Amino acid sequence: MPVSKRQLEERQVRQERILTGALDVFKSKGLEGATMDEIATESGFGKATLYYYFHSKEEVFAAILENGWKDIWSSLEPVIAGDEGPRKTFINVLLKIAENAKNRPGLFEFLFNAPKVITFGEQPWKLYQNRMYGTIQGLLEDGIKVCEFPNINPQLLFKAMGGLFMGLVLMGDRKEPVSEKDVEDLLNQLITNPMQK
Amino acid sequence: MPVSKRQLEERQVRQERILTGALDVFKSKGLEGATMDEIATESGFGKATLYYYFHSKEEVFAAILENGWKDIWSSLEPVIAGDEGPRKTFINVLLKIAENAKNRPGLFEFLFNAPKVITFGEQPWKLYQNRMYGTIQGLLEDGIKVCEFPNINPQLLFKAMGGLFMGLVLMGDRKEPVSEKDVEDLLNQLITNPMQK
DNA sequence: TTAATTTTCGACTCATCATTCGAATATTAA
DNA sequence: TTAATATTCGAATGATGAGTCGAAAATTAA
Repeated sequence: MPVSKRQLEERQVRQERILTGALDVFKSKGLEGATMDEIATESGFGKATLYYYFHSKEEVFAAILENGWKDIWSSLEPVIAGDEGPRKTFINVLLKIAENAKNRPGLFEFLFNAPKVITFGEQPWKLYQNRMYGTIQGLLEDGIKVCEFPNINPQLLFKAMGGLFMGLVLMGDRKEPVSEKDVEDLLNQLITNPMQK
Repeated sequence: MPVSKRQLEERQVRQERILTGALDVFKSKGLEGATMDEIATESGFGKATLYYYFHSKEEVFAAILENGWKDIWSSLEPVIAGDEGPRKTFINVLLKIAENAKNRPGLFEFLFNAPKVITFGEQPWKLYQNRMYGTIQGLLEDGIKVCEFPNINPQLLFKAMGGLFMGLVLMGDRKEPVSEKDVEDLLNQLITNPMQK
């Protein structure tokens, strides 16, 4: 009998404490500026202890990404399940993502910027990321088909919407975060339904 | 008489050769993965020679950014000068930026991603960057005022358009770069003039 | 209580760079 | 041609930071 359930849970908690500390360091020092020493200090452990819980610095990165994407995807599932037609669902999905971004802005920024900078062999978070992108792409395709969106190449619309959304929640000096109402209004104004009027 | 004009020009050429090499290394190795040794090899000089032309690695980064932003701004000036009304000018500005992106994709990506990762004390390129952003912001404000754009908070519209554009030219697997026609069509579809119909 | 097992950590190793040195080579000016 | 100046570079230097070690402390099990 190697370990009790409580022991496993406590390990989990410690791992998450480390990940939280790591994310804080990334926020202040940037991805490459972050050192294991700082992460150790920030999370309240000795450096060697970090290596007791994670094999490498990369594994710490990967764990943050995987947890983050998994959480986002989980929060999206009910929205997608409550099937209200492509356009409405699409907007609800974006609003849900915006909610995620609002609650944990540091994490959100990390999720979307980190992969550009560092590339690992294993990318377990891609599973969830791809599910999300695939779903959104599907919504757009369906929406175009039933004329709830402008009749544009879906790939293009996907890129455009993706970028637009990133711009709203990530860009700028973050002085005044975008409100959900803003997002909703903007989407409704921009994605004018070409068949409706 | 310290140096002749030709000497100065040759220095300039060598500096640019170094910057080109540096950009190539950034493209393949990422910003932090790039070493001065590699930049030296890539650009065909000995490492120490790099330090004859630039004081530090940071200065190399900064020079790329400054030259790049300056070039973009220069290419924009005639478009802005040929004053055709906010909406048309805005679209032309985006098209011109897209043209820049198409001609030198590596540089373009660097210009927009690098600043997020590394922060220096001096940021001379911000001058040109701010001019560009300021101009675009102004176009949007004017365009909204004369009802050539949807009546949305200009800050918000700016963020949205900025993100949208980034999405179009930077995001994705870059398999099929977005054509100018695509950009134009998309903008015209999305930024529906609310007063016109 | 005692022996295993788990967890913790400061100090060390080792590799990787940015940056500097000092000497060599090339160019210019007289 | 010769002295000054400009350019080049390979080989040190030194700092930084990821990952390791071996021993201690804490916890659990018998």
